[in-house]
Amino acid sequence: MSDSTSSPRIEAFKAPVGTRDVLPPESARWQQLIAEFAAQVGRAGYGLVQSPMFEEIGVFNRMGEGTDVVRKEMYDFLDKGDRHLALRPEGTASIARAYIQHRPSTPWKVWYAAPNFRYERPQAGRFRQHHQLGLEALGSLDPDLDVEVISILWDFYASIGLRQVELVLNSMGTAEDRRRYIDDIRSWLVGRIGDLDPADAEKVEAHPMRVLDSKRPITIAAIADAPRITDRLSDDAMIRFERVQAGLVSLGIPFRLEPRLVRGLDYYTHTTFEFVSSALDAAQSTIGGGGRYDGLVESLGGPATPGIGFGSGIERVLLTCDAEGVFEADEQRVDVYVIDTAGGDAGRDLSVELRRAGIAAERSFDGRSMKSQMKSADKSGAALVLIIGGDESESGTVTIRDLRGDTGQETVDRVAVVAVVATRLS
RNA sequence: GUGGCCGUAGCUCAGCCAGGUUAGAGCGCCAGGUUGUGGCCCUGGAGGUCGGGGGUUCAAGUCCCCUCGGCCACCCCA
Repeated sequence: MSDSTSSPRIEAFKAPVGTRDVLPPESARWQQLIAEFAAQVGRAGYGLVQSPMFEEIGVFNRMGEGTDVVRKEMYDFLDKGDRHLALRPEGTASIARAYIQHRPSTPWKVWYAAPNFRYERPQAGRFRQHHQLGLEALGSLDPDLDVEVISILWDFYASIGLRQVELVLNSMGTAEDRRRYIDDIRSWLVGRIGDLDPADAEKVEAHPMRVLDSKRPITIAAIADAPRITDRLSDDAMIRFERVQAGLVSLGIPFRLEPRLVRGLDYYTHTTFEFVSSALDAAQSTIGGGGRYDGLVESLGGPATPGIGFGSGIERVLLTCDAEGVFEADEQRVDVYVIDTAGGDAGRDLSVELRRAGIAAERSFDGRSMKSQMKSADKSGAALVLIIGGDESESGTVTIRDLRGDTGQETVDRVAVVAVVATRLS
């Protein structure tokens, strides 16, 4: 505004829309959350899988040609070799592809903590890059595996302190049951299309099941006595669904049957479930969900292989933790803080020696004053501060000061410091 | 993709409605408070493209338009 001679303004870069940086101290919660999850699934025999963040787009198309995730939310692109690739929008398809490629022995039980990408408008609890903790078990039809998978997620939420979480359960039946039901519900809806909210009426032809979990009051009223999939299950599917429920009851895991639970991915069969938080007043209250996908592996060109798994959004879980006031991050703190006002040689070397001995040690840089370094020491959370001033430097000693108690100070020989500190910390 | 609200120091915000000297506060950061000692307190300091661009005006952080971004909702999902 002042003149036109100033150099051109460079707009500072920002993280892309819908993405964000997770920085300390928030990142410490992420570490803890993932570590807790890893520990729990590890106990149940699940191993970590690291798969690519992008795949050939066909891997993901099997989620359902009609789903929004495939139709309009995929980050797809052509690479320099004209391959049509897509950033992974969800975890299961990648795992299924890896299973087909490597043919591990079954049951193949794996977990992941990885980013997913969907091109959506961000809002509370929704990002273009979000992260999921997930788990998949391939190669077994046993409904007790469904119970295992659901119980793991239930116990995980409990272990991090969440209490206001509800498990919602449904069965889609076999692929055949599902197909038949889709036809049934479509013709039922077509007969009442005028009673539906117009926005839902549009879905009847292509995706009749989506109408079932509509949030629009008009539609909800209109479909109150629509046929339920759980009334249409084949005997086999019904027996399995009952076995799943019995298992959950036996383990003391409460759940609510919701015949209208329709998950957004087309590959689900039999057991489907969601974990919903009542502590979240945001529009996105589902913190985790999953189900069986007995036809997915085959549809990706693999051998007929059943599978079940879940994904749970790290951001949403943490949001829920905030809402419930649980799972606070431990503050990162060191054991000792090294202060050197005598040139820095001793401070430089001692801090490394301490770390080599397994002691967490921090220090200042840039030759700050004693007072400044003491302030930093206090903020670091260190229990002890090791001071090397002029006196200590000359006499080859280090002064150890207790910052948290009233032990006072002691001055010890430089060569003995690490051992003395180790003892005092234990 | 549609709609609502909002963009002023690192953070949280005041100032805008009724345009007018060098744009403020708190917190944070840095440095001091007699030269070797933290937390509390006091003093001082650094730090601002008032999101960006254009327009109206003698004059724009304040008014208008566009644009980008953020938040929230729809849609959909973790």
